[in-house]
Amino acid sequence: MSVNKVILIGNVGKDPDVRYLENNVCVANFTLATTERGYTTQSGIQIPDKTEWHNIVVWRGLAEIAEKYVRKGTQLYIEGKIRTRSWEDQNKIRRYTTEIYVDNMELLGRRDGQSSPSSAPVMSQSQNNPSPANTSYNSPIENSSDNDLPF
Amino acid sequence: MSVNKVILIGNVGKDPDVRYLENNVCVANFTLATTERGYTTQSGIQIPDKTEWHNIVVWRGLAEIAEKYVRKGTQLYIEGKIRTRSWEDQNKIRRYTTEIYVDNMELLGRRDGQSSPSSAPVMSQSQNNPSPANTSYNSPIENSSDNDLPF
Amino acid sequence: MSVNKVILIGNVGKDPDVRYLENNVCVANFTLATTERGYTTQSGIQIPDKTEWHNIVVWRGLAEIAEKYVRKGTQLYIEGKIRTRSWEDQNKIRRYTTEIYVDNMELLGRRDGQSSPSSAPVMSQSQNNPSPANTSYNSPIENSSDNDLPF
Amino acid sequence: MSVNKVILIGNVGKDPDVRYLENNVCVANFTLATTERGYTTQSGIQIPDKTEWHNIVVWRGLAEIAEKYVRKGTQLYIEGKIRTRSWEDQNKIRRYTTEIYVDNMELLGRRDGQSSPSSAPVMSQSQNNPSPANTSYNSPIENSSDNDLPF
DNA sequence: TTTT
DNA sequence: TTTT
Repeated sequence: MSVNKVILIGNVGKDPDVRYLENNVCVANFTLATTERGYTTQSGIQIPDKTEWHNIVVWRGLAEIAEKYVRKGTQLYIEGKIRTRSWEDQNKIRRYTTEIYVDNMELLGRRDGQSSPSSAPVMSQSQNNPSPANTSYNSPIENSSDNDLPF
Repeated sequence: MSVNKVILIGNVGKDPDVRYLENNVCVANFTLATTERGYTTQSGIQIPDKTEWHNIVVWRGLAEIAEKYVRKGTQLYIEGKIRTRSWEDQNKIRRYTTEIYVDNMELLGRRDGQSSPSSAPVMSQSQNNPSPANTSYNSPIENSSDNDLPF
Repeated sequence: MSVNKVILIGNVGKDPDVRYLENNVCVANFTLATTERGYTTQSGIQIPDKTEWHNIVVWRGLAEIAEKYVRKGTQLYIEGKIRTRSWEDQNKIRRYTTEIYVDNMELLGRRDGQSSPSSAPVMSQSQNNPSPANTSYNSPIENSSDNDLPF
Repeated sequence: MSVNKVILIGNVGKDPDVRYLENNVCVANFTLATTERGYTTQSGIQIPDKTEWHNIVVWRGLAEIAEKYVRKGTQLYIEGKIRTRSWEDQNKIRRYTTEIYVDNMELLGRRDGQSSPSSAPVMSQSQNNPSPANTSYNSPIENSSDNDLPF
């Protein structure tokens, strides 16, 4: 009985930060910029462009695609949901971070003659199964202590 | 060359906080809850419902509709954009708040026999003109010092 | 590398037409009305309301929810994709029908004191797995000859 | 109390067909292809790619941008609404055509070194004012007899 | 054919 | 803080 949907098209701000959790699940984090075009009001006031930076979180198969093909500057379509998580800073003050959890992602503007996905086909993937699709459990080293994981 | 779009359906958490700025422009703030249904994983783990609270900001004509018809509990459709603004807390630490600026809003589930909009028709409105549609400039008292206004 | 997404909120025009295929997969068809509010132009011309009728197609679990809870008049949120299929009419002329294939559906405006879902909880479901989730194969009678099925 | 929203990302099928109506309002028509990636079912059946062709209709300022920058093959983001209009064919049979009326459009994948918009900045425009924004009335020749125009 |  |  509710809907929480975000649709973004923008450019990636930095190469994704990719991690593999102990259960071998892949997570990628990066920022995405969307820019609202400025304009001039009727009274002649110049409103400048305004860039919004979004914190993007990608899981599993889509994170592996991000690892392979997403780089600083890549133009992306992203569909996901808003999630705000809270944490305590060093002053014991509760702080909040809003992130976009990606359900679907598309690399845009890819043409032949460009870097990667044209040769290695980038399957667009959806991320809508709540139960883990990835079932290989190893990867012992990275003792992940993330406590904001959905399971 | 970019898109920043949010679509929400949820329930309003409290009666809107409505203000009229010095130029008589109306702004309404309230929270909206979207709840992701819990489920049970294949391995039998219970994932509970998860409620997300969104900070909603509505301007002008839509804010006046919010003032009239939106109450704690109202089910709403909201279309808007994500905006994160920063401010300094009392410890001079930069903090961030993410809000949804509404472009379009629809009251849902209204039927006859219910409170308001059936008698007074609620026109759904869009909010897409960057220049002020509201031209009456008075309302001298409220010396608004908001500095996160778009003009 | 492409997106085909439809988001509708409207009212159902007639009780769903529900069928179970030979493999026991459920399909529901119904129409949904969205109404664009009329207005008056600056030059004083009255533009009337305009109702658009959408042909909705729902599969599997969501179709079973439609069978249980969707009726003429129900207010629905629908997320899906546009699909146009062609067929030959009696004059051997190729004709086209555009339908919305539903991926996600939410019943809106449900409150206590109303008909059904409050007592029998309506789980909102997504429909994003391409391979059949429904595995019971019986239902021998209805010799479905649909050739526009996705498998 | 209703929503009719379409979001498409795809490639243009042919150069736009652009017309200027008698009141100098510009209209552009073209087709846009979205392709759903094929897959292999668990039982080993190959489901091929499936391309959907959408009939796109663009008005006014956005139509002029389409005239300047949209060509066969251009990758576009489109936001709009579904509209089905009916007409009578030569056999006096009522036929239906479903079109997407564009509210917002973005040219994707534009990079330096490519044709046009990088040098001449393409302002993305919205098309949400119901009353005509274009007020120059001339263009006497094209005696348009379209009767599906919104005014 | 729905709804407000 | 909402709702089912």
